[in-house]
Amino acid sequence: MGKKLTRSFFNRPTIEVAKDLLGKYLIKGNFVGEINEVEAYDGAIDPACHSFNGKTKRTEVMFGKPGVSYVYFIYGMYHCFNVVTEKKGNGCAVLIRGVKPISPTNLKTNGPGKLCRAFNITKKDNCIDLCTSKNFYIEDRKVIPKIIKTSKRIGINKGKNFEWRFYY
DNA sequence: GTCCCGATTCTA
DNA sequence: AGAATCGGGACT
Repeated sequence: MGKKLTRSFFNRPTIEVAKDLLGKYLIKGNFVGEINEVEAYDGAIDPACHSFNGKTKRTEVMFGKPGVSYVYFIYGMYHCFNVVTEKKGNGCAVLIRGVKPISPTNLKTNGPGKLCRAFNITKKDNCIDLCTSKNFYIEDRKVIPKIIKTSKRIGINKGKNFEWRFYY
C-alpha cells in the first residue's frame, strides 16, 4: 500500500525524524496505526536518554543501525517502543507514544504502554530491523499533518527543558 | 547480592 | 496523589 521507510529516513537528525514520523503508518502483523505522538531522545546531549551514560546490554541497540527497534520494559508492567535514529554509534532514538488505530479501529493506543499492549509489542520485538522486516515496519501513506504541536516530554525527571514531544 | 528508581497507567 | 510491579544499573 504505502512505501516502507528506508534506512536513509532514519539516518538523519533525531528531531527531524521525530517530526517526520507523524502521519506515518506503523504496521505490526495485522495491526495498523497512524503515528500521532512521538518524543525525541538524543543521547549526545540528553540526560533523559537511556544511552546518555554509555553503552550497556540494554541500550546497546541504540548505538547500532538506524531503523532498528528499541523496545524496553518499564515500571514492571509496560513496554515502550522506539526507533533508533542517526548514524551508528550516536545512541539516539524516537519514542512512539501514540497512534490512531486504523486496524482494528477499537484499539486503545494513546500512550506508549497502551500502544505496545494493543499491538503486542514485547521484548521479543526488540532489535528488529524495521527497514527489512516483513511484518514490523513503518510506511509512508502520504499523510501530511497540517499542524504539529510541540511540548516538553512526559514522565521524565532529567532533560526536562527540551521541547521534544511532537503530536497533532 | 542489595537497593533504588523508572520515557506508565489506572484509580480516586 | 498514590498504588501496582519488576528489570536494569549502580554500588557493595
